Amino acid sequence: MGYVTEQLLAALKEARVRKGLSQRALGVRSGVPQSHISKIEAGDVDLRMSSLIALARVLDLELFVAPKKSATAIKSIIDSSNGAYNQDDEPLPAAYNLDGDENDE
Amino acid sequence: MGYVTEQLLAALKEARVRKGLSQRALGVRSGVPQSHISKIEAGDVDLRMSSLIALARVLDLELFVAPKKSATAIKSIIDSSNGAYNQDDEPLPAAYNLDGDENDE
DNA sequence: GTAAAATATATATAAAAGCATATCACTTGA
DNA sequence: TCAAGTGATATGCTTTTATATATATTTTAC
Repeated sequence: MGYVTEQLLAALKEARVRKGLSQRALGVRSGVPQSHISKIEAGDVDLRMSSLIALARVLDLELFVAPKKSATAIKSIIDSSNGAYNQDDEPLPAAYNLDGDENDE
Repeated sequence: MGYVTEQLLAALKEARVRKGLSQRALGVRSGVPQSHISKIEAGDVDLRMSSLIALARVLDLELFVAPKKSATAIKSIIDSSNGAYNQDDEPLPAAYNLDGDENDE
């Protein structure tokens, strides 16, 4: 299923849980049916961009494509943003790098 | 088709062209058939994660999910990385933010 | 133990991915 | 100037699979 994808799914699920949303609640807000979210989180589906974007939006996540060379800088930003706990008291969403250094596909 | 997705597709295509790859060449290297790349770039397909990742890898792009709050910092990194021309003389890949500020889906 | 909430499974349908082939854009040579 | 050849992108059709709806199962709170 690929390392990259696994990281992504973990990020989505963690963000959902952090926000205290059930699959159903997330489903309602995002328009993605709960049953599908279940499959997505279980990793038995290769989800489409539109699904990913719909979920990310509700979870206050954004998607980026960036040159590999800027990867470490970006990671460090994400890490610091995720550091322990953040400025404004809201539960912080997870963020992970979806790198391809490992094997995928 | 959604602003987010359009940005992404533009980034993919620009990166391919910058690298001087034909759809076929990219197809061979990524494992995604040329016919499908054609459809993807034309925007008449809602591609799956695995396809996106396969293409991005060949194009020296990486995929990130990050909290919205770190978006501007990340964008600035990407921008500077893309500034005019880059350090090592290789043609620089494009990078875009896939933000959700606009409407999508 | 039961009700309610949350997640998972079954089945049907729509759409992406794959393969073959067609079309288009340029050359170049007769 | 136009036919043939070549490289590139697009289109048609089939297969595979994500997605949607409905329902079942599992988990949690009382």
